[in-house]
This record gives sequence, structure tokens and C-alpha cells, in this order.
Amino acid sequence: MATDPRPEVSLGRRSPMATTRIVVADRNVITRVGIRSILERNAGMAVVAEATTYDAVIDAVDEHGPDIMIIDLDLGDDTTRGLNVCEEISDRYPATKILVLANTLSELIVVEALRRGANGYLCKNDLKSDELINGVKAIQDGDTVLGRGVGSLVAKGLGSTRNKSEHLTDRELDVIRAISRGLSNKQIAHEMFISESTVKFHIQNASKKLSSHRRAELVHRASAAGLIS
Amino acid sequence: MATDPRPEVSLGRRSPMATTRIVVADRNVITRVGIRSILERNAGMAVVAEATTYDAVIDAVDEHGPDIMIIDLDLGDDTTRGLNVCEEISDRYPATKILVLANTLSELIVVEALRRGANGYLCKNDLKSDELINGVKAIQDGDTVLGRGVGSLVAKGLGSTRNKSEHLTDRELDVIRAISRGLSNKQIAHEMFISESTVKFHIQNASKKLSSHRRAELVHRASAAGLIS
DNA sequence: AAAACCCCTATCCAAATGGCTAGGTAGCCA
DNA sequence: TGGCTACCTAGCCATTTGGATAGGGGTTTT
Repeated sequence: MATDPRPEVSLGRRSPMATTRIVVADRNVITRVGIRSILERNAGMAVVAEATTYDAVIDAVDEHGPDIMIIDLDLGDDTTRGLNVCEEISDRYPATKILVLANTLSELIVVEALRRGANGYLCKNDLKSDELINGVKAIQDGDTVLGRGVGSLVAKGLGSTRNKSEHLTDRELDVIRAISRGLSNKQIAHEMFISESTVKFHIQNASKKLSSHRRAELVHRASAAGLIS
Repeated sequence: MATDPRPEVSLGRRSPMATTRIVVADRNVITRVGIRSILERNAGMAVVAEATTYDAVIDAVDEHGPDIMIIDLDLGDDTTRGLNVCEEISDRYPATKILVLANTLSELIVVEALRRGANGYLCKNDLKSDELINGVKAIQDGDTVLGRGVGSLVAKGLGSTRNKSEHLTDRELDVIRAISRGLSNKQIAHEMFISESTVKFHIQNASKKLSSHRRAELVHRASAAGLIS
């Protein structure tokens, strides 16, 4: 499931060197094939495994101990899960560099990913082939790579005072997801076994973090940030 | 800009036959390369051009008059524009078959795309290489192809009485976009130079079409459907 | 010319929301 | 132990909302 049916790249466990061993995780075949093609145009880079689920990612890294792991954080419904995977991999395999290849650009996700051990963050949109290749090389050298636009976004956030903790708590996310389903505060309260006051409290806090003043905007921002399905 | 810098597939204008000439439109290199790789594993299929913007799509089709055009409807901020492009191409080049390759699955978009001349609709997620290849072949044979999940989604819609017109009007979309920005009805009314009543009217209508009862849900659905950025 | 849309406006009322202040508990870490 | 955070609850009040109903005017299609 994790690997492509075709005869895989010819490689033993630990190749002599000079070859960068890469694991690619994306739920989308087209993307996986695309990344593979672009990277393997370049001698010295080999995609040794592909994964389509969070579990498969862990397995693939366990099995191949790659130099680089390229991952899309959107392997399941829950982006948070993807962040946890980053953390787990970077904890257990410090030598494996992690490059996040995202669909959407969100300061929230970027800083969270970096905080959890990602070494780079590129946005698929408008990404050029060269940028991908160079990014991989730079990361292998130990650099941290932020794609065009990503860097400035993060810098902006770091400079401002509100930097700390734009992180939404689990409960806040739960509430937002419920809101996105069209539930009223009363319904949410009932569903989550908490009082309506608490629901409003979570909404207020989440709103401050995402600087929105209306639940509709809150949903939209969370959605654009990839925090909800 | 529309084509890849590498030496393009060796082909004159109208190849003898047996070779399917394909134009691929997607804003994402990785995806374009992936599609190309998958298709060209298959003898008899050649990607003759790539496009990354709606304008480039038109140009590419004008120039190459391909047999098949594979397009992601999300080339710009506005999905509606993508639908218009489908319509334009199918009007001007009836011989060119259109395969929509979408990121998201939405009945709204599917039926709209088909109505405007698309011959197939596949969802990138969980798409298998074979499915893409077979889809292209089937479309070339004149079939209409709906990917796994897509077909049943549409069938469900066709069967029900509420089938007709889940199409959102321009004004409805404008209002939804404003809502997603966190504006109140009063603010929207002011911004659009209409009365608050009218704003509410549009919201009500859009809500019925997307069967939501709360503006937050409305935004979420429209967002998930790719109707708003 | 009728039908079918789209767009605009209005009024009414119950319900939901946003924004605020002001508490409480529990866990974690320095 | 004090400080920090996540989490839970409460009440108040102005404003916004959802939902329904009832129009008029314009354009395009049949």
C-alpha cells in the first residue's frame, strides 16, 4: 500500500552515499509520481518509498530510515495528526530531515510544523521544479527552507507581539468544526456535554487567535488554514 | 509559460493517429509532471502542452487543438472562471474532450462542469494511475467518465426532486464571499449598494441551494465546494 | 406572451450571536 | 509555591441572524 507496484528504485538498505534516500508521503498518486519524476531527474536522489496514510508514513520511515521525508500534512481529515507525525519522526529519527509540501499556506500551520521538527515548508502552488530540488538539497545540508511567500509570512508573525500561541486548542477546534456543520451554540453544548457558556468561551478565544469577529469568518479562516476538513 | 522548458514531446501538428494528443492544465508543477509521467508510461499518449492559467489554457488549445484536455478547475481564485473555460473550449472545439481533474468533490461543481461540456470528472484524491489512464481512453472513445464516488454523488442528485439548479448566482456568491470575510448583513449591504433585505434574500436562497441553515455552514460548504477562495 | 430566472425591497418575530466581565478547577513546570 | 495554561461556568445586553411571507422590475427562453 505504501509503495508503488512498479519495480521500485534499485537500492539496498544503506546505499554507499552520494545518494539521497527519500520517502514521499501524499495521498495523491499524481503528486507522488510528479515529485518522484522531478527528483529523480536529478542523479543522486532516489525515492525509496511512497506513503498515502499517516500510519504508512511511520512504517515507511521505520523501514527505510530515509535521509529526507517529503510529506503533505493533509493525509487525513485531521491536519493535527500530520503535525504529530512530524513530531514523532523528528523525535525518533533526528537524522531524517522533514520537508513539508503543503497545498495551503497558513502561518499557523507553518510555525506549528517548524516547532514540531519540520526542516522546510514549501507550498505546492506555483512551486517550480528547481525550487523543489534546491530545497531538498538545502535541507540535506542542514538548512531550514521556507518557500517563496512562506518566509515572509512567518517573519511577519515572529515580528509582531501576538506571535505567541496562535495555536488552537483541541476544544476550540472541536467547536469550530461543529460550527462549520451549522450547529448553534446550544446544539454544540449538548453534543459536547458542556454548557452553552463554555461553547461561547471557546469561540471567543479561537476568534481572538484567528482575529475574526464572526463565526462564519472563523470557519472560513480555519478552513483556509487547513485546520478543518 | 504554458509549455515546459524541456524539449517537448516530438510531434508535429496532427499526428497520423494512434497518438492521443493531450493538454494538461494545472497550476501545480508537481501535478503536471505526475500526470505527464503516468500518461506517457502509456504508448500512444502524449502531453503536447501544459498550462497554468486560464488564459494559457485557451492559448494552448488554440495552438495544439488537442484530442484531450485535462484540467483542474482551480487555476485561479475563481472556480467559475474554470467552468467558463470548459464551456468555451467545448463550444469552440467540440472534438476536444475535456477531463476535469479536481481536488475536491462537489456535486455542484460536477454537474455544472458536465453541463458546460466536460466529458469526465475525476477526483485526484485516491485516484489510481490505472483509473486515470482508463478514464482518458474511455473519454476518447466518447464516453463520459465519472470517477469513483463521483458517479454516485451525481446520481443521487439527479434522482432527487431538488435536482434542478443548485447553481449559485453571481450575487449569491458575492454575498457568501463577503460573509466569509466576517461582514454583517448591514456591512455587506453597504458594500454592495443594496439593502440589507436583499442581502438576507440572497443568503436565504443560497442557503436553500446548499441546504444549510447557518451562514457559518454556508461558508464552509461553499468553501469545501471550491466556490470561494 | 407566458414562463422562468435573477435581482431588488419590505416587514415581522423568535432565536442566536458577539462582546464583556468575573469567577472556578486541574495539571504542568520552574 | 507561584505562575502558566487549558478548561469549565455564569450573567448581561445590544445586535445580528434565521425564517417566512409578499411583493415589483428586468431579461432571456420557450
